[in-house]
Amino acid sequence: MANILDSVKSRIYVSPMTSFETPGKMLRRRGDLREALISAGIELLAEGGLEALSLRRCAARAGVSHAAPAHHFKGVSGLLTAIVARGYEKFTNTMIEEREKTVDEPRARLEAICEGYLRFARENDALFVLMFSPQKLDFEDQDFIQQAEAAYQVLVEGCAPFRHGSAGSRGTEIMIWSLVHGFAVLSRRERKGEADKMVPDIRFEQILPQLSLKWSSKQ
Amino acid sequence: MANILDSVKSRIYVSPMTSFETPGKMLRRRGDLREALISAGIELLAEGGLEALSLRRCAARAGVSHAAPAHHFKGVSGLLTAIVARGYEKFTNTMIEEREKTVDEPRARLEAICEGYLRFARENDALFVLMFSPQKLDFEDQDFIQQAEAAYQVLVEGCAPFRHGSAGSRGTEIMIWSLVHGFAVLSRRERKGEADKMVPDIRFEQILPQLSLKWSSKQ
DNA sequence: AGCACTAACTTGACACTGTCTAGTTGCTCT
DNA sequence: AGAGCAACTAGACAGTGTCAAGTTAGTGCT
Repeated sequence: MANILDSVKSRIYVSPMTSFETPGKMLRRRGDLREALISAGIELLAEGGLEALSLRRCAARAGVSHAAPAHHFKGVSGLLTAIVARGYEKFTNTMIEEREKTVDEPRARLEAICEGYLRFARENDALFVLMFSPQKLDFEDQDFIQQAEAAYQVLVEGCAPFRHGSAGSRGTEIMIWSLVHGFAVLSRRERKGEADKMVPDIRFEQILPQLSLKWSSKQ
Repeated sequence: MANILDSVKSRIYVSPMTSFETPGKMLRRRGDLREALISAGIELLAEGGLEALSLRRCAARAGVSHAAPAHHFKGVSGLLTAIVARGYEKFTNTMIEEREKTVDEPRARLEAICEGYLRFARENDALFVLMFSPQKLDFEDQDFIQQAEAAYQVLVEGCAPFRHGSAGSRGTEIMIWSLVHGFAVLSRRERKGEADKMVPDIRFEQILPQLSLKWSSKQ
């Protein structure tokens, strides 16, 4: 663990003012550093997990001083929120990608979306955790709200052909989302050795409540 | 927010060496400070959320210096793990308490356990988040493992009369746990204004997959 | 009783975090 | 060409967890 973090912080900051590569263009174009900081954050997250992510480290990796991010984000929460928004974008794409790979049949599509959900959680562990972290995020951020809503919408569409109990398709959405999210969290916990073999080798399809999903006559 | 944290840290540390109250007994008995630190942590958590919880603040509230906790816990993670273990104990009790309030019928008992799960999450917000936080906890800790396992066992027992699909009661456990945990997380998110009215006023009973829960002939 | 031993605790230092302020640099517009 | 301004640097601050060294009080041994 220490090794990972050491290697993460090993890239030291060199002032761009003394840079030999681009002696003419000293300052970045607007929006450039913003993107660089987000990318740096996602990299750090993937390499060293949540512990490796900090404002100062993002700045160092992007090649700027520790106070530079303040000109592009409202504090750490601003940066983290931007990273998370980017995460939701990728999240949405993963679910859609998985859905498009399958046949055009409601049940198969919904299962594929869930598979996308779980694959994203598996492949982007730290990012996934951060995306559902209740702390340090700016939940008022418009970009965040939009991207999170878009991700949810994929699942909503996948649930639309189904109805569940008296709550209709609204209930189906919530049930499926709860189920798949809970399953993702629990699988993650076991995968990381944070819990003992609670989820053995059970696939999500076996967990889906098969009988309770009924075709809705409407739409 | 700042007000809350200010009031939290307002209780300043006074050296017990200069204490007037107990001039004779200067040092605590073994195990005494340990308990005091855990209690302080739970208090801080309840008062100011996760942000208010820190090793130094626990120490200050317990009336000792910032380095004192090191003699009772392996770093912050040790303290947090102890707090979380205490949380799981309370969690288990809440579920059992709710279960015992209802009639002796499998379906009602399982619903009651779930209600206990959700009530605990509602009433102990920050603690609940910490309990399922993937960071900063010592997952090797024996007490933690034991308490977490005990909590899970309550749900397992509640699911025992049921079987789900081909996975048997094992599948039921995982399904119910995923469902109720996911629902707790999503409800929390909405409650805290971290998401837009995704979970309207749907009760968990409406989410439970009613038809897929079948009586198992065995046991 | 006296004396060493040790666990519990304090004090101070360190590296790291995010944030704030003041100063500098370089692009742009007129 | 010069003013204005956004982007960035440098330094300081309070807060965090952790470590090393010193002190204090209770325990066991002779």
